[in-house]
Amino acid sequence: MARVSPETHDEILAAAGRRFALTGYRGTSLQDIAGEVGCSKATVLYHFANKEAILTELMAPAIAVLQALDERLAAHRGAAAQQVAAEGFVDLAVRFRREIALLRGEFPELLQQPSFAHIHRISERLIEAFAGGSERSSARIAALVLLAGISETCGEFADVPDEELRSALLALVRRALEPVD
Amino acid sequence: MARVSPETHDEILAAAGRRFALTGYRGTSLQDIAGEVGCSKATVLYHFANKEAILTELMAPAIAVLQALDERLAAHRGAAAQQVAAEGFVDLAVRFRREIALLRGEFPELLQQPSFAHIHRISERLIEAFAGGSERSSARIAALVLLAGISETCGEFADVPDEELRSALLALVRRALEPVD
DNA sequence: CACTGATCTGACCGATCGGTCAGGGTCTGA
DNA sequence: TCAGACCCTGACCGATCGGTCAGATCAGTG
Repeated sequence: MARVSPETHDEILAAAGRRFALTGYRGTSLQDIAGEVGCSKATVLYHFANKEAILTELMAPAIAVLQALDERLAAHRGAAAQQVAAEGFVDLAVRFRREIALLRGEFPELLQQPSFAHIHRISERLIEAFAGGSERSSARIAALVLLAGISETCGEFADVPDEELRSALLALVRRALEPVD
Repeated sequence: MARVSPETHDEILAAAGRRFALTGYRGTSLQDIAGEVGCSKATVLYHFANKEAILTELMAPAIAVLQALDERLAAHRGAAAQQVAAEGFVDLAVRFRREIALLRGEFPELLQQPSFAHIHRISERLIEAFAGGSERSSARIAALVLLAGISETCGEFADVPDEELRSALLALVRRALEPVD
């Protein structure tokens, strides 16, 4: 064999993205990925330190945007924060709906892992912003349902045009969130 | 040892419920359950045909209520169906939020399994009812986000009183769903 | 030519999984 | 007393997982 192609790294990444999207992170084995690329499992682990490193690299762009949103969010309060969070999160979900779909149902476990630890703090801030800073349980419930619902489903809408999905989600969020006092 | 207790069946079921709620269905091994009960893994498999049978028995009450809702739903259309679905699903989510939490992130795989196949059809009808029978993509998007969001999060609100959670979710759903033309 | 470093692989490892099985203890009723 | 039903277990199985490693192959370089 000996393919000697420096693009193998990217091929593996693309194949992993496809497989993860189909069967989830845990549901995809290194052998699956290797099979899709047409190389051996050992080759996959030659290009990536371990399985998690593949996921980390795949999610990097989305996480960068999420962190940028978090920083913008830190500068706002109340109704302003709610609006920034709504627009920012919907935009994120639409743009990276394929990447987010990879994680469907694996958020709880993955968020425990050290390399995703900071995501937990960011999601806390998102919830608070969605809730309009309110301590009322009904506000927090609405915030959590919307954030989780969008995260879990946005991958389903691969064939909906970006702009159509964005406006539908934004309209939904604006109807659904409790107005800030 | 030889505990010779006919209640072992129920002990296993309770222990499995606790473990599944903590670490999910796939994330819980038969050994984990056995360890929590204080018996051997072989004992677990003496009382249950296989791992899936434990889950099936655990979910039976919730599934029965879901099926009843589906039948009620079959008799309604448009706005009436939307209202029946909203009240019925919220009630289901609140009453069985512990059971639903067991499945967090495992809906996709589990729905593929034969013993849960009919759930897929039921969820289709729920989505259609939530969307008010509309074909507009924005209506279906809102329906899916709400259903998935509530399913994924209701387990988080174990310490919120039933009535408070019910009214919060119902208010959210009524705000969020598009009104039927 | 020899050497080097990058790429790739088959064979292998330990761990864990769900599940099977033969057999041993205990209780009950004839 | 004893057969048999019931309950339980340790030992074991095949499969699969993520990951390691020594070595084969190749391109470039001096």
